Amino acid sequence: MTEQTPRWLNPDERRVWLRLSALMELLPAALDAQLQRDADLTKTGYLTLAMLSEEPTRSLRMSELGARSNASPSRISHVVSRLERGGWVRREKSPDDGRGQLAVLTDAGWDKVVASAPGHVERVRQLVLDPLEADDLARLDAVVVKLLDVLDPDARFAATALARQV
Amino acid sequence: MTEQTPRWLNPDERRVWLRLSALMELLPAALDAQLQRDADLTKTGYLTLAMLSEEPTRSLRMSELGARSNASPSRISHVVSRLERGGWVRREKSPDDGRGQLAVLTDAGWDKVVASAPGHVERVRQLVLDPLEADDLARLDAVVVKLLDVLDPDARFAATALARQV
DNA sequence: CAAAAGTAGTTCAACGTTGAACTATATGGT
DNA sequence: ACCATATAGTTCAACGTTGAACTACTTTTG
Repeated sequence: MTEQTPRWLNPDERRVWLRLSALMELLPAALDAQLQRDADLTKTGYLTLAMLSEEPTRSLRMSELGARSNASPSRISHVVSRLERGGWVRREKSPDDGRGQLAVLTDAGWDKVVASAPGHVERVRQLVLDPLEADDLARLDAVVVKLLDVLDPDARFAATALARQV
Repeated sequence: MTEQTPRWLNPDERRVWLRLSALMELLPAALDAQLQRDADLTKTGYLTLAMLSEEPTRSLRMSELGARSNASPSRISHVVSRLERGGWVRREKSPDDGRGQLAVLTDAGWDKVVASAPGHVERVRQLVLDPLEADDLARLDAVVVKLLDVLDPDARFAATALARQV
């Protein structure tokens, strides 16, 4: 029999939850602020460029790009449009599938990633990697894997699939 | 001497970081979706009502409310305006400080929290508390405390101050 | 091979957030 | 007391995201 009446949070749970809520608000905001200021890019915009830059072909289907950038179809479409306006990305029809679109990183887009990556990576180090011991990092990773497993049971997002392979 | 050239992420770091990025995208989105659907509230809107409901006076200064809801002054002002429009909160002049405003939870607002809390708490359990062992939770907490310490060194937000007391 | 169902991606309007500029009040130094 | 500075909160316009509705193409099924 599952417990039907909602179980309230005990003080320990409440504390963890409030802290985690704060983290989920503050960490993305801090990273967005850095990228906005230094590169005029959103976190998702940056990640999108980064993901494209790691492909041998420097291109990816919209849906795959969304999966890697943690973005819904609607969102990735907007993000790519914005990047396209900036000249960092262009769209191409997919050769295999008439419905499909390819997002292709332009040369300017490549330069953009190269230019903005160091500053962003440095900020990620400052805020996340450096404050944690190797142990902490491993534990955090294990916890995050468990949470992603529940959040994204069908592994629609690349990070969840990654979690299951490794 | 600090390392000046930007240090790139090694594969382990990259993996943790990509997973954490996905978590920071997916978890807030999942909770926002639940609150939006079931209570027509944002995560911050809910948290704002919840924080007020825990005060003996059912009221809080705008700035303190922002600190507890992880919201900037601008944001908390908008959030309270929206809640005010819904009739869940009203504004009062602060008696002590002519610049100050008090956000006061109305009776309807109280009922609103009471009505929406169980569903939200249940979702938090499903997505965060239940998938983790007690050990995991303690480790996660320790890590989050360290990260908040860096993100919010002056403890402007209540969760960071909480992290330092306990 | 036709009809139905599914998949890929885009567009729309509504909404919430952002950072900057601004108003009003309070505090500290001389 | 006075002026400069700091603090509290709001408003504005610009922007990014959301979910629903929609178009176009593809796959499945009978």
